[in-house]
Amino acid sequence: MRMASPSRVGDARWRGALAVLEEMRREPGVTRAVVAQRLGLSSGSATEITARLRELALLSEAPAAASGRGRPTTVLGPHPEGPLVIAVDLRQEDWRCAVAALDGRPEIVEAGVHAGRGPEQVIGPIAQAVRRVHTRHGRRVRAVGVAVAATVQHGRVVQAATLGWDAVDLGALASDARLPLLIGNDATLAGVAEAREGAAAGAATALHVMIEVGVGGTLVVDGRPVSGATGAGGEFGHLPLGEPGLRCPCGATGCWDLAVDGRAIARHLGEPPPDDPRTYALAAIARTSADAATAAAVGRTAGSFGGGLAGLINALDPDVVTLGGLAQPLRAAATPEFEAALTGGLMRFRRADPPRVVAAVLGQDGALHGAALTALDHVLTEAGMNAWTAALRP
Amino acid sequence: MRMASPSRVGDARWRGALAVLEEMRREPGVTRAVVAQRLGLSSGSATEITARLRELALLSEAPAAASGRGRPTTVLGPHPEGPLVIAVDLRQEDWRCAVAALDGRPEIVEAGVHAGRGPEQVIGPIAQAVRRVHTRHGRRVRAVGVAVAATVQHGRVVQAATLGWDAVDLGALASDARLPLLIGNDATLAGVAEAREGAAAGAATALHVMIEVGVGGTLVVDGRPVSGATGAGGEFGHLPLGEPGLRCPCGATGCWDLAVDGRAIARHLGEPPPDDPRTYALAAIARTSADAATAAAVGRTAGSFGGGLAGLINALDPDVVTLGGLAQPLRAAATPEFEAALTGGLMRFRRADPPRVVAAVLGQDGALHGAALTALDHVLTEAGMNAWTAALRP
DNA sequence: CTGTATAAACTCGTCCATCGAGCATAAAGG
DNA sequence: CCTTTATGCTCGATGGACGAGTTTATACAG
Repeated sequence: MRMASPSRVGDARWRGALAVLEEMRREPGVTRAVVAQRLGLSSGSATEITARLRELALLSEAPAAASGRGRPTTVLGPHPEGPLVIAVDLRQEDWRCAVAALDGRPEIVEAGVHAGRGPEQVIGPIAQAVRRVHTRHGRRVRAVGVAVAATVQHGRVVQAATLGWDAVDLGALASDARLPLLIGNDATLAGVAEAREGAAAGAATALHVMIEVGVGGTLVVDGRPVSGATGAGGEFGHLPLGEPGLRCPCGATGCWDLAVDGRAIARHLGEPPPDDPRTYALAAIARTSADAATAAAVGRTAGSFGGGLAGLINALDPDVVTLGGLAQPLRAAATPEFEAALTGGLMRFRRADPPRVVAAVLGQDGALHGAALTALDHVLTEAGMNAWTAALRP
Repeated sequence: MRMASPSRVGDARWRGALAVLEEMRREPGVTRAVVAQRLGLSSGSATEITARLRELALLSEAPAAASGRGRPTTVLGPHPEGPLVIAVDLRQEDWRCAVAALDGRPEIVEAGVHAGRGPEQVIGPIAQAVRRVHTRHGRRVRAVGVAVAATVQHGRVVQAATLGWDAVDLGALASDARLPLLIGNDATLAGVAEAREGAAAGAATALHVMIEVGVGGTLVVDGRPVSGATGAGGEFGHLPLGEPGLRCPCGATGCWDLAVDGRAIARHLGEPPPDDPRTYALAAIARTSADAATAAAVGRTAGSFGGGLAGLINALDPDVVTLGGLAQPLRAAATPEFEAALTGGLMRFRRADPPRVVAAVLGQDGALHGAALTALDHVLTEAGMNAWTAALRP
């Protein structure tokens, strides 16, 4: 018998196997032959690794559709009895709970609406949903990933302005103490999902920027979010890129937040701050073609967005920028203003080859996907694999 | 015989050995026993690995000073015939060329002044210096790291405003085609050095901010700079955190650059832009105690710096911020204004536990250290080790 | 000065993921 | 039906790491 030891240099037991599983989840439906070729595995190693993974219920192989001569290969997929993760997306007005296998496609199994209620009344039902899913699948469930529209530090929610909550303990969502709970900001996790399997797939450095109420986002390098020391990185909305002196609810002044969302549009129109800036912004964007004053206000807001974004591009130098939430509608509603501000704000040497700025493609599901991905990251480690094999043979 | 193959999954030949070398260079003078304990190596593995590394001239062992009972261990150090890297620091007015062994301490061996000359006349002498060092040490030299006060994209200098140069090809510095050449921005490399062995040593996420003419810097995560897609990340000075509308030589407007260096101080004093903003700023800082108008101008500049820095902290969430170049003198000259702007610009939830903001400790040598570190990173890889063993046995 | 305690190095048999060469196999094409 | 081709499978070899047992170099106690 061998003791589990934390950071062995030489414990290469899972190296090849994890590489194969990573390939499988990065591209569900790859064939064994392609994976072996990409990883530089000999066919003997591929045979041994896949056999071991099948034995451990981590992988299933199905005959691949023949394409040309030669012995047909197999397509790799998650095992029907393999590990699962639970992904939860807790949004401003509702929540969703999904299950994902190792290929990382979350399948929504429960959902609910909670608009306006306090944390106790919201967390309870979600925890019950998680517990139901956990009970249904038993030990197959290995981790819970949670995306929440809130600021997260050290894995805890420290403030949730859009939800109207203060610091909240989401520990109850782990269903029982043994399930790892991975909590992340929704914009961060959506950025991770876009960078890995969305509009920025393949980019080594992707910047995701999302407007809802204020601006969130994240820089994603090699599939991992640059989340800083406490995990609260990506609060681009609280760079003072907005109107100097304007007081932000966050406590600072001049925040970019105030210059790019519905509050900015209302201010430019001389109206009071809207209760729901998101809905207000959508309504304003919808009537730009009919109303010149609104079009001007939206244009000015889009300009603030483009100018700040150019600064972020100067500072962070991404390959691709993905726009989530209202960012894409805002750009689309005032393309000339946005583009002028963006190009004008870029350093000259960047203008020849600026990064692509594209709409996010995962839409409302980005954060949920990201939660599943993060939970899977936790499972697909040496420690996670050891835990899984231990769970298989009790 | 074995072919070098690019990305073998299973080629774990160098895993343990590289881990030991990393420990040695992170903390020159560690003992073998401590390294083995940290890496979780059995004493047998430690014996085998160190023997192999000594045999390959990668490591030397010397008896450690005895401390208490028990068989004395050995201290690990670079081998006297082991691999070397050349580090070059090309600054605004002069350059330095250093040699470093695997412990990463650059020793300056040549230097020169070039103020005001064109690239051809500057690169030639540096290339000759590199060639002399290369000739002296022969195959022991494995790579050249270059820190340059310029914007670097894809390993090439694309603009060097402070040097008064346009895009320049530094390829000649590699001495001969077989030496890998690693070119980096000086502020970025200084940040790497501060994060690994300077004021931010030990921090997982460190932000380095350096004022000279404008602002440069880098975010360093786990010892690696977040340099973006093209390597030009860290241009924080071209976030529009400055005065809106003010035109920057970079082509954009409102750049932070213009609000924090000597140009800002001059502007606040109603003077024309100085030819040498660095010297101007130093002079102004020196006379703040005597001249109230200058003190006010410096204070306003320090406030712009503190406010922008707070935004960067909000967005990037570092553990530690290191201040390089004029940043520390500026802060010291107007601490109340700086601190007020910094604290006022932080999001409220960050104020309870803000990151430490400390002076860089490597001073003028930061970039040179960073260049050596980067070159060593290139050597201390599987490929670098294979090349070294190939060079040993011709 | 000698014996004991202690910590670390060394020895050696074992393990195991991977390699690589050769063989077996399942299609497509003639 | 036989050949071609790409792939999977088998099996001995390799080599880094492990771990238990042994040796060695020092400090300390008497």
